[in-house]
Amino acid sequence: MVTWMPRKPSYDRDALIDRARDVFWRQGWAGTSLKDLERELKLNPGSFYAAFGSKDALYALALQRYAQEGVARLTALAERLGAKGALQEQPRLVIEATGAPAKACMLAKTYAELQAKDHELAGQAGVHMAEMKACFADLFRRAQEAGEISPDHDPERLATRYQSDLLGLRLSAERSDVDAQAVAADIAADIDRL
Amino acid sequence: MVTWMPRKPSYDRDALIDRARDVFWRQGWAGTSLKDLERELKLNPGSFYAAFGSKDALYALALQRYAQEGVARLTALAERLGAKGALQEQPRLVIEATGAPAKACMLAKTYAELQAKDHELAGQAGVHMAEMKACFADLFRRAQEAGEISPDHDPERLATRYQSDLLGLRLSAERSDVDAQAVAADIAADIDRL
DNA sequence: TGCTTTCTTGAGTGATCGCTCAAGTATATA
DNA sequence: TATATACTTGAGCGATCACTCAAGAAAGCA
Repeated sequence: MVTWMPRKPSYDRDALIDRARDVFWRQGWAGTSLKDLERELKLNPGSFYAAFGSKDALYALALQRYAQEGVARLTALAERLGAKGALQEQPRLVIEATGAPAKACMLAKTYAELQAKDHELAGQAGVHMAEMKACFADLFRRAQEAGEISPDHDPERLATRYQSDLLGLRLSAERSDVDAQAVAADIAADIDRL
Repeated sequence: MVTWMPRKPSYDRDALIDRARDVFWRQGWAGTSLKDLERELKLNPGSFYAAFGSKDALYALALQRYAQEGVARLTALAERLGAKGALQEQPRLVIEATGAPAKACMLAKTYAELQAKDHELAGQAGVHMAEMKACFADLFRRAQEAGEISPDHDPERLATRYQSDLLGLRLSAERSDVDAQAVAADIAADIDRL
């Protein structure tokens, strides 16, 4: 049997997913049209559907990548600063993020936009947020084990509150009338009181 | 000069704005079609446009009403419980809100959805959020004057952090894997430490 | 009752939506 | 070079978008 390998795609699929994530992150699901994606990815409709199948499938890939990178960044931060240090640095980092297309969390935006319609992408965003919450809980647990914070609090509860605070912070950071750095500092300071 | 008063609208415009607010609050701007509104308000396209002019104009009215009622509810709460009591009760109230179509704040959802497109409605939502923040700051100021909390903190900064926390709480309350009541209790407990 | 005015109805507007597919182009193997 | 295979192109699909408007129904005043 002869194998034919006649032609490769001219695009870098991985880079396209990154760019799609940025567009979706900024503009949301309904706010991003196929025209937008074709222009941003420099792909004609035929190539787009050959590569990704549908707008929703690409959105799911973008969500997945967003979540993966979030976990990876947090893990790397904890390796550098320790558990408590990472939890305190994370608020500052997420609102700086000069390269990011938005301050608000893409998972939260997706969930807020699509949950009312029981869209599958909202469910996926919810799963990714739960994974993130588990990461936070793990860091609080490790901070307790390291003696960096008091062992008196439930790490799951701390993680829930912490994630909620981060979501609020990142949404607030989109506003021009809010001093997000002050909020981030206050969130970090709260961890010193544990 | 003779005045003709030949016919009144068969609908209650005020009630329609309330219902429109609920639909927009739940489904967002792009997520709500004219078909949705016609069905929900029981209005044909002609009547709809005679009454409100455009989808965006009705959305603006809905936002305005949402914000007005939010301020009114908070003001009434402060009259009943005092400034500090209102700030502590508000988190619990917003996530209970059994009649509401969603837990998340409509202003925040609107802002998050439309800010990237520089849509005018995002600007209006931002103004309403700023008004709300000013309400919170006023309550913190009054709580300080009443000796209910320490005068050492800047009420503007307290309000900014508090509003950010509320936004996060209300977003978190949409999730099934989050104990929003615990988060609300923690936010209220934070005020006792001031 | 008849007239004037407004409200209601719903078919229909052009534009845009996500998406398809037949035709053309490019590339690695024989 | 010839051929088989995959990728690229872009016109165009039916559906839906926000919205319009001409025609008919309803209500107050004479």
